[in-house]
Amino acid sequence: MPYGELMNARVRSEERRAEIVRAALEVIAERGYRGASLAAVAERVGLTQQGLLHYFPTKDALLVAVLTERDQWDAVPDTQWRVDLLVSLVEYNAMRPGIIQTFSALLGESVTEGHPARGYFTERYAKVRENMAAVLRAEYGDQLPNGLTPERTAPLLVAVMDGLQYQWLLDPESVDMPGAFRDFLTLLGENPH
Amino acid sequence: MPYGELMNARVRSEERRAEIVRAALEVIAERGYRGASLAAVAERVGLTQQGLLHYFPTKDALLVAVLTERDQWDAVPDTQWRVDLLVSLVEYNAMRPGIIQTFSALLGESVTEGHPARGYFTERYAKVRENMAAVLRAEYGDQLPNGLTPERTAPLLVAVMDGLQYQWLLDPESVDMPGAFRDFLTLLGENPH
DNA sequence: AACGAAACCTACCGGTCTACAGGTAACGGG
DNA sequence: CCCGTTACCTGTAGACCGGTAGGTTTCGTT
Repeated sequence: MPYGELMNARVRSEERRAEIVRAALEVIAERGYRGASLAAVAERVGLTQQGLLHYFPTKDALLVAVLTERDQWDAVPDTQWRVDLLVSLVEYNAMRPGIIQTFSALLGESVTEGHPARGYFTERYAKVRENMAAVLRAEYGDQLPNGLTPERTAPLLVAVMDGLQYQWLLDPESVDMPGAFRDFLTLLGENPH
Repeated sequence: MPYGELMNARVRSEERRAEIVRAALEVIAERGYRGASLAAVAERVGLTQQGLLHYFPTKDALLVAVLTERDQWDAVPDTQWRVDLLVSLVEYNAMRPGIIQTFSALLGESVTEGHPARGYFTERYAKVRENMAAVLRAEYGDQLPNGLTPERTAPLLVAVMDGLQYQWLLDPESVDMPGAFRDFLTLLGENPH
């Protein structure tokens, strides 16, 4: 362990937390949030359930960490999103079923009453819709080739991405997620640029 | 109870089962399948948890009953689906959040490993995609105005319906589900009929 | 070398969950 | 009127759950 001695406690603690969050992502993908037990997450990082609670005092605290990690993940630094980057994103997602499964499961759960991720997803989708509207406006201007505005098209764009994910997760052989997404983009009309 | 005396045991049993399934739909909408306890469903129909198990011997059996009820529900008798009927369906759904919430929650859970509804949804989506392709073909012929085939458009249609449901459930005020769906249909091109 | 904090652990509590076992009361057909 | 079936009930097993209490070891700092 050449780096071990150089690490201070602070860094090691952060790494442990990141490890736990990663394990939590996996377990949530497999069993959902309600079905994910702290013990199962702990076991995956070689801890007891109580040892895990030392890092995250409650189950909800762990979920919060999972959600904020995701926020950092898909916040593309500086660069503005473009439509062709969305295609790349979908292609990238199609190679990482785990992450998609985690957040598809969480999204499904979040519509139930009192779910701890509900507020997160509500706010997130509001932001994402705004973001997508801006992307579309940058690409097409105030009016899409088919006559719709970016604001009215954005929810459709988001819906297609999410909906395709469910179909693809359930039956990857039958659904070409990136291909279908490109099909949707052609539906929006020819890029004027 | 004028009809009470005319009812035989068979009919009364069927009614009780239907009552239970209805209650299960509600509880699943509120807490998801994993979060829905037999006791909560039982209480809603005035039974003990063990009394409920008399009608459905396991929790999975109850889920199966819920899923088959849904199949009967959206099997439109005889009449072939048409695109304008889809709009009506979405409008109708927008007035019944409960049902949407139940099956959105179930869909989300179903992508997790070993979920008892996974097979159901996989098969269901295969059928629905076929169905939608047929609807599109009846409406537009072998090629949509934008050049896509019905088979390639069907997954998009399904994805939009599902994806919009999640956005709408999370924030009904911000998302006009039927309006957005109509927007999507205009994206498909003008109806040649 | 001493000390205080961080990083775990064991033990345990109260609750909830599905399911099984077995009992009883009502009921309807012969 | 009897008798088998249906429709429940109580009791309980067995398992997991999140969380608390409190201990002990490890380790960096002084």
